[in-house]
Amino acid sequence: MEKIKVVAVVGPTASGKTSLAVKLAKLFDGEVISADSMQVYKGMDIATAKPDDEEMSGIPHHLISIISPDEEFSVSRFKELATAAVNDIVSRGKLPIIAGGTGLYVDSFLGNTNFLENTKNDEVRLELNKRLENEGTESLYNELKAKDPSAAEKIHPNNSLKIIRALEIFYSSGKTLTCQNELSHLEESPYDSFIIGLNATDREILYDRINRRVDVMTDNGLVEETRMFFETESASTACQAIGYKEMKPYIDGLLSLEEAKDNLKQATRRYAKRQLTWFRRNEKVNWLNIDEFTPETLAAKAEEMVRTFLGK
RNA sequence: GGGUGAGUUCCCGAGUGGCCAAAGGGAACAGACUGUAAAUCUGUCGUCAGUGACUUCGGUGGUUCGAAUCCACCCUCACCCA
Repeated sequence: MEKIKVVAVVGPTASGKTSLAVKLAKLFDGEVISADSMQVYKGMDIATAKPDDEEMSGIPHHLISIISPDEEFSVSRFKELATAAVNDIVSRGKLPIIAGGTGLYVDSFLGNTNFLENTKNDEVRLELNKRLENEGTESLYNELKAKDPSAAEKIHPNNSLKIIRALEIFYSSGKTLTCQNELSHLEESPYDSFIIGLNATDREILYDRINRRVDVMTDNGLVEETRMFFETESASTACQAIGYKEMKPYIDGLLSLEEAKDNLKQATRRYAKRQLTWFRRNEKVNWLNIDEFTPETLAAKAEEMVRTFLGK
């Protein structure tokens, strides 16, 4: 069976993924699918630097602002929605272009990771979290060693989040994480992907862009958006978004605006670094250094690469 | 002008004679990552050489077998009195 051709633009935050994806979409009659764990949420526009109408310039964008911040979101749900979006785009004869910085989402989609049913169970997780508090991490880790030794070997004894997830899988589905991992890649991916990665020759160049972006965010009303976000407090995944938790101390009068902004910049820089760590290990990524191009020549270079990939 | 307190490795900050290249935290750098992933976690972190050596704890000098730790003077900062 012929594989579906998909282009992906990945890289750290503030590297210009959106802009490049839109240009490619225009050149190749494509549509953009955002692979971003926070842009899926409605209302969180400034903090997550969602593209505005001008940036999208008429190109349809999928999986942005699709759920409420009090809803949970996850990789498996992303994979489902992205699959539907790609099928839809392809059925209309257009080119799907994935653009995003959430490495796990991109990889799970392109690699066609199959997530088992019934491995998520809030009650089980709640119970495990209680036990974590009462018994400590080591006790749960030992339990995991007994139930799923091979998973325990790969998870660090301090990583309580992952220990709990592995146990959650076991207690809610009866299968081990190891087993789920084995079953997750039985089917070959239906996608033939071409991945462009954006980076900079010097980390400082990227960090400068991040710093400036935060300044723009605050000018655009990040503080107000933060206020609104905390008015409807929830404990969902949306709370993890970088931006609100850093601005909160300013709103509460604990830090000056400058201090809060500095914290936000730093958190964003660290995030960008983690993103790079993720994407750098993927040998399929074709890296382009943004500082070696102008926006125009970058797009031209990417166009050339995609053209070769598509065989046009 | 007088008094008190403080100056520690990129930053914060412990250390008050040997167990100190110096706790802890942060930053930075490197890494892991299968349903919370903008999350979570790990490693390195004075210099050089692969068991060791060398240079550090405001400055200079001193006491001592031995000092970041004690003494003297000096410099800087903070607060208080004037």
